[in-house]
Amino acid sequence: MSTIAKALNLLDLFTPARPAIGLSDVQRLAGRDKATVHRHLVALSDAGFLEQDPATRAYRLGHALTRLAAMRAQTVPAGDMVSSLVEDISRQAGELVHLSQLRGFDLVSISHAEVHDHPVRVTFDAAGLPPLFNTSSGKVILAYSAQPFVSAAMAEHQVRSGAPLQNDAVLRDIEAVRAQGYAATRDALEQGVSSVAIPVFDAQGGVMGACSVAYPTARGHDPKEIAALLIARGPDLTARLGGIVPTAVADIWNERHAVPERRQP
Amino acid sequence: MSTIAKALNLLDLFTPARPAIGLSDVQRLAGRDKATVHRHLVALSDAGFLEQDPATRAYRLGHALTRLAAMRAQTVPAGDMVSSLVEDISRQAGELVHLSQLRGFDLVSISHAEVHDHPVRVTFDAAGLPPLFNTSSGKVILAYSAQPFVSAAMAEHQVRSGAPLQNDAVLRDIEAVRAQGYAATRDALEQGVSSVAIPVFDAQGGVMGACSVAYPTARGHDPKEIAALLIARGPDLTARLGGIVPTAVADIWNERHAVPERRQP
DNA sequence: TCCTGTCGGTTCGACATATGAACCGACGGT
DNA sequence: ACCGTCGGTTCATATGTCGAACCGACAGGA
Repeated sequence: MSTIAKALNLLDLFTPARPAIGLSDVQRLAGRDKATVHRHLVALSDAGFLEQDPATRAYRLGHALTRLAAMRAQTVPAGDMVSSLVEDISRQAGELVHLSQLRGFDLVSISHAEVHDHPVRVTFDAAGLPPLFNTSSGKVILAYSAQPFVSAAMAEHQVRSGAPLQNDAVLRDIEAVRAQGYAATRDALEQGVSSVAIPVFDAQGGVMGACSVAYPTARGHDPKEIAALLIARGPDLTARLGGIVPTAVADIWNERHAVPERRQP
Repeated sequence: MSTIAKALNLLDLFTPARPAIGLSDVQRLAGRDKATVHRHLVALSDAGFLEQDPATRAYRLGHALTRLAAMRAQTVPAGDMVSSLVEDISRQAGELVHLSQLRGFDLVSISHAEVHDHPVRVTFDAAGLPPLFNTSSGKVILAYSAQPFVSAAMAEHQVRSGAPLQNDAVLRDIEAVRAQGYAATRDALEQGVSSVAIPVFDAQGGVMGACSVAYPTARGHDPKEIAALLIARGPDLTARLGGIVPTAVADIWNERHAVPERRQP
């Protein structure tokens, strides 16, 4: 392992729960010699990747990260930031995966991945804007949106489609979605097509978009398994777009879909 | 220079104008041996600080930066991110410096630095919310805000203060501010107090707040010199808060306040 | 088709650089 | 005064880095 890797791995010790770490703690957590760790910390600090809290002398993430991340956000297309993850999910699920962002009352596509090894599959139409209702992506976005936005979206939908919505049913529906951390539909927008979606969050912890798996209902997937697949990648998806998963959602994702721990005998 | 510093310095080669760089270009720009540069690039890529464009094989900033910057934004108070810069400016100017953020129609304080070596100076009152009008911070924020916001802010101000605004004068004023890249007031909000302010921008390039220097008018500072001080730190201030200076503003700052280049004889 | 230049990437001996046990003074608790 | 721990430093050692040379692939140009 190169010196560079050793130093950069130190940055991974910093988590939301442990945002500042002293020299001795870093040494323990990294399992390396204190002198080495110290030199690495100094080098990282000199480059602006870490800084020392003037009061406690503890190290925390530095301002260079902010600058470089802003540059990346500016220059790298959003699709490229998540395409590898979207492709991973698609490969695991063996179905169409689609990540879209909320823009006004519409969903615009950021990235998608198709599969080629099934004769029957759902195909992706990049031109069409999927609606906010009757899709798993839309439901999951509404579920994590503020109430006024939901009302406005319902009004807008009625104006556009002419068809009235069962307001109560919709509200109960998204309430259930919020409680389970993902949304699933079966033959909703199109006969014979099912889908499962999880939310993606922005830097303020607000819902920004959704990542969905769509598959022919006839394939007989268990929506829970598809959801587990998505949820396993959920934190990473949000992180790569510069967002933060709200702790409430993170808790639901962990407790409901984690690999069960072995109980004490 | 440590290996770590050498590797991390490679990241500074990436700029908005040059977002992706091939191995040979990195080698030339860094002035190092190709093998060394290559190992460093690989190490940085392994840690997620760089990634390779699958098509061109060129390196660009990686997803780990996004993740770590989001963590820093979440855990480090906004004030800490800029306090050292604000203190630098205060030391250079020898006056009160104040960085505030727009929240609705109010300015809330993020960070400030006072000086202690003048018997007469402007003091900072952390409790009071400075208004959007009749302050340099407010003017510079309005100057870079969208027109509907300016109208709404003017309406709100009239409701709050009861005093009518000279709408035309205000609009001409902020137009001038936009043209010169900073705002200056003299005996505006308080008799005997002058101030100069520059805007601070968010990740989308929209104005997010302002950084101002306030001083007793009697000190006889040249507002242009104070502005030059602020403008020199402007890009860094915005960068540390995760923002992007719009190119239009960056151009004004460069052309109007840069050290003049020597003409060809 | 061959020649040439450049691309990204690799090899290996020489050697510069990172390593870690031991140590330092400061601090806080007892 | 003692003890444990803190952040940080020293120096002989050996490990990982360095860089000239090299590789195959590719793109023009003649």
